[in-house]
Amino acid sequence: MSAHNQLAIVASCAGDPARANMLSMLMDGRAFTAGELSAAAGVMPQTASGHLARMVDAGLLVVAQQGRHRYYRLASLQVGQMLEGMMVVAAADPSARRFGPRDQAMRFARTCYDHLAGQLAIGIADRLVAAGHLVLADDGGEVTASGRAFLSRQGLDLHAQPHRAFCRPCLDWSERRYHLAGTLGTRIKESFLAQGWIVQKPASRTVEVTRLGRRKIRDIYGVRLES
Amino acid sequence: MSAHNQLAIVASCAGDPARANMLSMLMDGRAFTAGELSAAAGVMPQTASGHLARMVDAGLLVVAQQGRHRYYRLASLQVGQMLEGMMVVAAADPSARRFGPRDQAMRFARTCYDHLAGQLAIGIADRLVAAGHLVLADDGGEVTASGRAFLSRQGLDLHAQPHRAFCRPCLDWSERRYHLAGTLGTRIKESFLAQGWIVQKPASRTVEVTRLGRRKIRDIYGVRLES
DNA sequence: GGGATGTTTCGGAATCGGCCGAAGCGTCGG
DNA sequence: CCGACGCTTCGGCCGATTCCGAAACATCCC
Repeated sequence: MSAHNQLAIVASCAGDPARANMLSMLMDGRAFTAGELSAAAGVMPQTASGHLARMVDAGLLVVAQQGRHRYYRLASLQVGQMLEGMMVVAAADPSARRFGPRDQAMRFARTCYDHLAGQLAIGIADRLVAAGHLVLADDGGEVTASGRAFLSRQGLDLHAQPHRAFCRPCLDWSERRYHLAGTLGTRIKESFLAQGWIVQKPASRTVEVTRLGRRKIRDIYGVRLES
Repeated sequence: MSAHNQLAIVASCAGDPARANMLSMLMDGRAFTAGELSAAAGVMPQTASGHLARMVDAGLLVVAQQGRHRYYRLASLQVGQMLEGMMVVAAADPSARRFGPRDQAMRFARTCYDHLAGQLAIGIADRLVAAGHLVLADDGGEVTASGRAFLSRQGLDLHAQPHRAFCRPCLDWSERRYHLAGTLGTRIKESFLAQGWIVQKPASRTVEVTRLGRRKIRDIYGVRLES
């Protein structure tokens, strides 16, 4: 009944392979149907249903009914951040440094709750830091004056949201380096999507960079994307 | 074998009540012996031993032998941040807003890996902000000129550490508000400890404010501590 | 050396939790 | 109205995990 007990309840939700797979898929912030999540977890629908109910009960997920579909998504930004933190620790284990081909596309570019991650996001963060537009330390980040000027020239809305870090470093689990999160990270992702530089794959967190995106990201951010 | 699977392994470590209790205790960054952790978890030593071995294996804990004692502590700052994120989510569940008397002392004052948390830490952060010594925005924190003068008068070392934010807001899971983290947060905790204003309870994250500490914190920081 | 203490390993019992088959409920389309 | 579809609930099986008693190992103190 104490707070510690509640910690165990929350943690055990992510502590099962089927649920971990579902949570991984939901980490991009989108909502998925029970059927999609059941396929991603590799279990029968009735098994997935039980898992999903449990996660809703623990406060990790919320559900919205739409016709005969039920859409599940992460309950809050905090849940996404919790999962990010867990991915960082999980990927740090040297005994698990094996990545299959399925992971390769995800290592290249993916969404991380509400911002971009993978080599694409790290490239952008690196260039912004190198250009003096950004400072990313281990537990905090900051946009410089030149950074504000540069980013607003790209048409990005630089207004902070209440109760939300504007510029936050997020340790990339696949690359073990920092990329950009927080409100600014969200704005960049939204801007890339809106301009057609990237497209989200229908049932995965993987992101595909379009031909236009490749050119623009190279010209504006100086990031050269291979493969 | 994929990264998702590793997530489940890490998460399941915290997903057992006994292990969750141990991790909660270890969250203040100190090292504890297997015996202390077994008592905190409420299980027999031989049971705790198995749990601890499993967490070391998963990369959450590291162990150091000292004589006939074995001291366990969190393996990295990232593990602490992961647990902090899990506590935020766990405490957010409205169905678990019940706090027993044991939690009351922890809500009042405790350590959060390397800085102070709870009502004490929030009171100090509030007063520093109100006095214009500190700006704690959602996009990070900053110490003002008057703040630097004030804090150095208190004998605090204001030199920044490389790769570490100097002043960072940290969401308090028990109060749902920001307190002070980063290098400055660490310095304040160290200073309070060194001056005998607070003492760490031997086997818990709870911090006790001494009579001297109560007076000093009231006189210098203007925080009136009840209870 | 001998006894006490702290910690780990082993083995067996009980329990917990995941999984799927079968069945029930609501929604959509014709 | 009927069948198809998506999802959930129920019941039983089974493997995994937790727990502790007993015993072994290491270290400290006398």
